[in-house]
Amino acid sequence: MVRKTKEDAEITRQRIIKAARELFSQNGVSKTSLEKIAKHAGVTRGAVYWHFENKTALFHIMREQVFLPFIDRIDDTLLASTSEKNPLKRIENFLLATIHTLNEDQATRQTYEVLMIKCEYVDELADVLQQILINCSDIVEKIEQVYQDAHRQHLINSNHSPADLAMDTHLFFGGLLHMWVKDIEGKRFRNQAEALVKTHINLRQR
Amino acid sequence: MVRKTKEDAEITRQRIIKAARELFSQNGVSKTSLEKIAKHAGVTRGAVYWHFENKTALFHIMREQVFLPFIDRIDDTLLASTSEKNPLKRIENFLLATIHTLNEDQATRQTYEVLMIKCEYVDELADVLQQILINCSDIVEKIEQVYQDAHRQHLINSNHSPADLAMDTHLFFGGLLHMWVKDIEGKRFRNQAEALVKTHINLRQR
DNA sequence: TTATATACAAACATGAATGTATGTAAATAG
DNA sequence: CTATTTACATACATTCATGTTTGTATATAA
Repeated sequence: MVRKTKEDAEITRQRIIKAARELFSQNGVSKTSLEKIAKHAGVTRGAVYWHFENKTALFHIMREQVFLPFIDRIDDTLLASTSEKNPLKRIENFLLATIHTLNEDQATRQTYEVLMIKCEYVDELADVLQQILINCSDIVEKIEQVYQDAHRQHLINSNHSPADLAMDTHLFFGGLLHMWVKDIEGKRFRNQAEALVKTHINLRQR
Repeated sequence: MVRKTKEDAEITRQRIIKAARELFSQNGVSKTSLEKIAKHAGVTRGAVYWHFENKTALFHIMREQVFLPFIDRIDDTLLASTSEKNPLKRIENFLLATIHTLNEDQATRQTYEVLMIKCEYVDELADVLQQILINCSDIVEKIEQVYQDAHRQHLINSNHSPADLAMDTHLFFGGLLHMWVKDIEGKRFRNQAEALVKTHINLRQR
């Protein structure tokens, strides 16, 4: 009926994304129709198809809205030695910050849920797996650098290579995040996630 | 057309399960219709509905076919000290055996793929998550026992509690399995999974 | 040997979901 | 001030999946 201004259009666009994220995390991607998304956002499917090619496009955008900022923040927490001198502490803080974001930011939490237990990586989404693998490799490399730093400062317990330590930490944290997401009631992992992180880092400490 | 004997019926039943598993792992649960499953198994939907209530039932049975035997085998590898005296080695062997099964047994591999990246845990499948959490807790407990044993034998590097070590190992392995499954081309994780396990265990060794 | 239950196939009915095409009023460009 | 986009809503066509019902030949039990 009423033609919107550019700013209004952007608002509806964001509302559609939000609606998609919420319904994805409630009912899963497959069982969420564009009709439902449209209704939840207070528009019709026409609006959805105007702003987005299809459901897959919405999925990708939802993912990017959380992961692009995340990638940007990595270097600050992990590599910037200005904030925290102790490299092991920097890794710990990085992991804790991620948990903290999950706890505080609903959009991030919902997106992680969708990505980990409420979508199927087939067909158009299959190549997201490759993306994930590449992202992980990047993170492992950065963690490795920090462990390298810790090694030089003789802060590390064992004589294992920084690469091994980094991969072990990454796998640990990946596992933790998966359990965190699955633990919807929060009584098994969500409440003790921080402690688990600290223990993990502590295992490396001299 | 031809009424089958009890044995024949069981064969078609198993063929339907196999067809479901294969199509689930190829195209995901949501995009696999009972029609496709029936055709892939060489029957009609009538047969599928005769043997199973619906797609969800098929999913649960597929899961059980892999997990019930798995749970049964845990105690043998992990707790039976007859085979391997060194507790740390027993944990290592347990993890390696799981990887080995994934490498060798197609049904297990397909089922893990479906469970981890090709289904959505919502509605009827939501409570599978609780099942998974409980299973994990059981496994962690058993690993803890073995670490306790290792601790008594002074085989362990750090002064951390067996419970902490067990949880850390479990999260590490959960993360590893997830990456293993996602690494379809096999060049990032699948080929070095065993080495990662050995490194992880090695980190605990005195 | 006959009645009944079994193991399906085939047909029916219904309900979504998707993509596209069309309509339209108002914003914006020139 | 007018032409053209823009930002949607509405309507249409098609496909597909599900669940149920009915039909039927044969194993099996009595």
